[in-house]
Amino acid sequence: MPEGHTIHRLARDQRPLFVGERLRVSTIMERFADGAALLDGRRLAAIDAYGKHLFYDFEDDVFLHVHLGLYGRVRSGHEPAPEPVGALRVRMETKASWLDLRGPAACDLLSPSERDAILARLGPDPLRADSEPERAYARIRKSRVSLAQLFMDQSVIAGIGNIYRAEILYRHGIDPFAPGTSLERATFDAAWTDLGKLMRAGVRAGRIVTTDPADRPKANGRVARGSSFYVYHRTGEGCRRCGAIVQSTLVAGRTLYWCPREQPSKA
DNA sequence: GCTAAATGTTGAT
DNA sequence: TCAACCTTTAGCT
Repeated sequence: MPEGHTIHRLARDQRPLFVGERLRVSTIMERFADGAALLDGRRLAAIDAYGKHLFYDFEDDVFLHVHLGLYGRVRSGHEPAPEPVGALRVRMETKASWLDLRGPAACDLLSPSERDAILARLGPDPLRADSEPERAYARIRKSRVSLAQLFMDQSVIAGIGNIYRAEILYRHGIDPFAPGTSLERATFDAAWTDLGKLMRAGVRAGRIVTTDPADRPKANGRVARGSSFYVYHRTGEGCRRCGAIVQSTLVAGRTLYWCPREQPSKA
């Protein structure tokens, strides 16, 4: 699930339930026992999302930092909370609501300066109003690394993941193997704006859909199963626009998907 | 029921 | 470049 849209959606949904409340915090995992004890009974001042990072800002300058990684999940609901089963890392509760966190890559207590250090290594986040896309373009334009890699790098663009990476490059006809130095300003600007739109739609829908209606099979208002993406996870299938066979290969340990005709190499 | 893969990152080699 | 980490699910049998 978790690209940036998931994280921002969690923050948005959790705020009205938990911010301003004094929380009961517990765990059934030894590794977070100390953390839970330290947080238990504290008031939560804010919940913030930056890229794929979630920060729970507790009183007295204690931040709970959560990164879902590949497997992390959050469930929440109205009390009573279900019987805890499996590896439940954190449960937070108010009188009315509960929230369970499982399988996160990161779940740590941080000081303000430790939190700032994490923020300092993140690029602009398309989902944040205060983001500065110029920073991303400056990084890309002076790098000879491939655009495929740059568009997954959290220090270049925070919150983008493998699906949005593949899909945004496709939507703008960008050759994923071209170096950062080759990306024209106008192409970047269009891709950035588009990425913001797609990710905001992802926050609203709770899932990623990058295909335009005209490129999807007809369905009554809904996005039909399996028609959400242009190239992601479509290796060997026909491109939705030109019919060319969608390709995939491993780039820096992650599978990159692209259409060789819509995203041609200029070299 | 089992295996592999997955929308991610870190740290060692 | 690769393994490790943590969990769920899809696709087999």
